Amino acid sequence: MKKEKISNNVIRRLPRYLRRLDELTDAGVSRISSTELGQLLGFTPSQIRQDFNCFGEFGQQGYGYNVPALREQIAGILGMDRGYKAVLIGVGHIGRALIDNFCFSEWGINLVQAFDVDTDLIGKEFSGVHVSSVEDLTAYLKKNKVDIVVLAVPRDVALSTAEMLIDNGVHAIWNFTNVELVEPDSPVIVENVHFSDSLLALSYYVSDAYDSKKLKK
Amino acid sequence: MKKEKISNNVIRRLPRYLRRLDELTDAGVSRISSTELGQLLGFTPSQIRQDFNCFGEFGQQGYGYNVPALREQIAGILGMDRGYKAVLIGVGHIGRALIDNFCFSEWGINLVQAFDVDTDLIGKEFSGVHVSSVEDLTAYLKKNKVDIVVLAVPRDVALSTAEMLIDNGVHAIWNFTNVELVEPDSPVIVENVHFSDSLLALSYYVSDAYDSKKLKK
DNA sequence: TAGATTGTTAATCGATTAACAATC
DNA sequence: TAGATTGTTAATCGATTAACAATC
Repeated sequence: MKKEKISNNVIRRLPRYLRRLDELTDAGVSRISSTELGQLLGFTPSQIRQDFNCFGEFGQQGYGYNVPALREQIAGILGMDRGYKAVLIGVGHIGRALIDNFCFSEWGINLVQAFDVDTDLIGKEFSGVHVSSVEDLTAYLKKNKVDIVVLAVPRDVALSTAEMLIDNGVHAIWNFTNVELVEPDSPVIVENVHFSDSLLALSYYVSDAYDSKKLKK
Repeated sequence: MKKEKISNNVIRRLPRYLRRLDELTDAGVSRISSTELGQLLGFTPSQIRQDFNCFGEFGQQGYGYNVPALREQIAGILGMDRGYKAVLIGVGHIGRALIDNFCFSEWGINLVQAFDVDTDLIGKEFSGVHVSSVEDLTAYLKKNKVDIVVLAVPRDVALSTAEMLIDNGVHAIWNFTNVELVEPDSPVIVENVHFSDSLLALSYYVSDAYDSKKLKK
């Protein structure tokens, strides 16, 4: 695997490749060219070949790419085969949605435990995931290696919870709180799922379409 | 407001400006320079001035930017003052999380109704949002102008539901299904909240940090 | 071998950063 | 007026696209 700095744009495209390749595998397609894959994704063939070449030579001249093999390469690049352990903090609606409806294992992640403050939830189990008290979290983090913390707590405790986590050695947070958790230059890896940012971008594109008369009324 | 094509990168930064400006307003800060705002966001002052200049002249030489005024300008660009109406389809965990915990009105969006197939849910009301039967959806869309449909149905009905929506004149979808709803060149505006893409990007960054010894073990 | 398609270098395009004149 | 900071043009940097030799 080559090792120059991979651009953020490339990284964000990798999961999209992966999903398409999964679909193609399911559909029984075993071989694809950069041109065909590009048509499916709306990318140019050049871009696809450049993207893959960041990591190695996955294709074969005159043939194209082997779909399952390429899929495994990308899964490996994304770390899906590393068995990362995740814990969830905050078993509200979003937390429950993630536990019950989001298949962590499909993406190579092992959701091993959940934590909440609500005594009605503590001790319960959802989809095989046990809920413990957040009071036990510090001790848990000392004993167990956790690669990713999924943060789904209410807004008003988001920052204090994040600080506590970082103080206890957490270095990667999947953030659903809609709150900025760290300073721009923090070494902690925070992946934000900011619903509001997404909705506002959509609102802009809708406005733009109305204004340019692409949409009526 | 100027009207060349605004780049996607700029649009994605606007909600981040907005959130910071809200924080600054709450903190009673009424004036800020591009340098100071840049430090808060991790952007260069040049980038900030360039971004704003896509839309007009919001600052004042020698002074900087008026925080509340700038905030209103950006809110306007994002369409927050247009009173867009949204309906939600799928009142599962994610749907409930959105209804109960996500404040649509804070972002200028009016969530007027929800739809589901579950007869236990139909007729109920959550946080002031009434749940109707999806069977009534087509009729509803005919009678009422809906700007945005929030799609939070299970994966296996995602595509068929989207097709039905588009057939009934829906032109903007906020997509929580983790499924690709339209072809690359579709005129329908789809804003994806793909949890898996986000998690896989995080997984990559974690892997990269481990490999480059920025994180141990 | 001929055809196809990659891997990779070169060209282009766009986005970010720097610089500075305008001006509050 | 002097100092500060914008708005905007110019320079740089990086990402995308095009081209083509390598090769299966």
